[in-house]
Amino acid sequence: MANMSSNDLRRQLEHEIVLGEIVPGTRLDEVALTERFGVSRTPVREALQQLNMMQLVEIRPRRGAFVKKMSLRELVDMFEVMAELEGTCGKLAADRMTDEERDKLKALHLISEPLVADRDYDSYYKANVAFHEAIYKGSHNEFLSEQTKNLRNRLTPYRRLQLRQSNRLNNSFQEHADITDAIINGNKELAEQLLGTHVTVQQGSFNDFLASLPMDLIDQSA
Amino acid sequence: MANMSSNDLRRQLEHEIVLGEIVPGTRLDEVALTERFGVSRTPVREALQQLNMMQLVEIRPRRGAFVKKMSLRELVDMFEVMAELEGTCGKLAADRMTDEERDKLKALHLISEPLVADRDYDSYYKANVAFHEAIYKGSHNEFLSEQTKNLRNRLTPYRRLQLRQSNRLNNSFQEHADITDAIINGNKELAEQLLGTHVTVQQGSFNDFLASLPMDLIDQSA
DNA sequence: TCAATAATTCTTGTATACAATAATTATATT
DNA sequence: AATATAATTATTGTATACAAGAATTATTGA
Repeated sequence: MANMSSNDLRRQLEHEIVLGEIVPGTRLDEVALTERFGVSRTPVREALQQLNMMQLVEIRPRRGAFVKKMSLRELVDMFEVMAELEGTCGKLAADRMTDEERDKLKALHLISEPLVADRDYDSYYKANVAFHEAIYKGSHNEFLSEQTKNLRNRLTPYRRLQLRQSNRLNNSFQEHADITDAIINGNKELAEQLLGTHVTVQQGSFNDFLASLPMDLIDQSA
Repeated sequence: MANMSSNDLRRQLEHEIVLGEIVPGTRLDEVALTERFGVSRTPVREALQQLNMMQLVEIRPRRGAFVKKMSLRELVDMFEVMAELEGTCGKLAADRMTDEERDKLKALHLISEPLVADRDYDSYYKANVAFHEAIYKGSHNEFLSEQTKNLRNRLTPYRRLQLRQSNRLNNSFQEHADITDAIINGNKELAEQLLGTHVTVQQGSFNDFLASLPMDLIDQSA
């Protein structure tokens, strides 16, 4: 079946790690995975190597593969880069989006309006992802788009709880409204700035950000 | 020897690919690599999987592993992101560098002055890398620094010839002077802007950039 | 009973063996 | 002689076997 097993395995594990179904810190036992997926250790190990290169798992020699825990420092650094990349996507999208893409973005934004009213966190979460990915694509830079999506994925386990905070949902929606306007109007600088602060730590206090983090997922050693 | 063989292998191949010793498009034969490194196919394959995830090689199912050729489109996209990341590094470095780091940067810059006069391309190339990496580090964001370094590495095979163009060496040195000043003076915006254009395609004409590209390293199919 | 050490078991890392597909060469037909 | 097809070879993908080191359990001595 043409090397698909190791790739399929990787994709599946990637999915589960990103969605937090496999918690950071857990050990990925090779034989357990062979039994679960019904393959030999060879493709399992190849999948683990791939995840290792994606920085999703950490391979400690002779000890095994562990779902990577980020240190607080790493997280802050990654969020900072995320803010920059999102900002860049917004800047380019404001410049380059076709009229159809701008219409689509507006539509995607409006989808989430009732979800906010209903406090439907899960649906809002999905709509939020779609909204942001539309902006990535709108940059017309596939490499940037992929990089940004990747980084977003890696941060997902640490972000899921954030939206559930007090009135983060309302704020997020309002910010999306402003972002949408900026992009549609082709206001590069504003789109960049709004998206840069939208994702980031500075929005809301740093303490709120810390409070939202599930501390058991965090590498305390570093 | 604790899983080091596959990691060592990866590092060695990575090195050779980045430096252009293994040309984009060449097939990496598994048994040839086993003979060369004196190991079995298992660690060889694991190394290839890793390089695949790093986007340095492309694994075509049942056909083998090939050193990745970038399409022109991908290259342009990657250079655009590179410019943004460099700019961000510069912005943060101007803000966060310690006095020692600023002194060090100045010193690193001055090293290359005689190299320009001597037209010592290879030494200038190395000094240039050191200069830029000092800025990455100066951002005090290790994740950003690593990302930027990675991307720079991936673009290296397509950049080596650029410096050899007409008076690119002089221009580069002058740009470094301005960048150094901006960072030392803590001028965030200027540092960001200068570094953003320093790496990029817009600097010099796009035609010059195209002309500097070794077209046989480029994926013409995409 | 507890600590230290030895013996055992388990797990990873590497090599080899086998299966399936692609590439190549040989053969046959027009 | 040229092309199409069949046979052969080579190479990748997967499974298994073996070796070496870590973790665990058992044993011994105080």
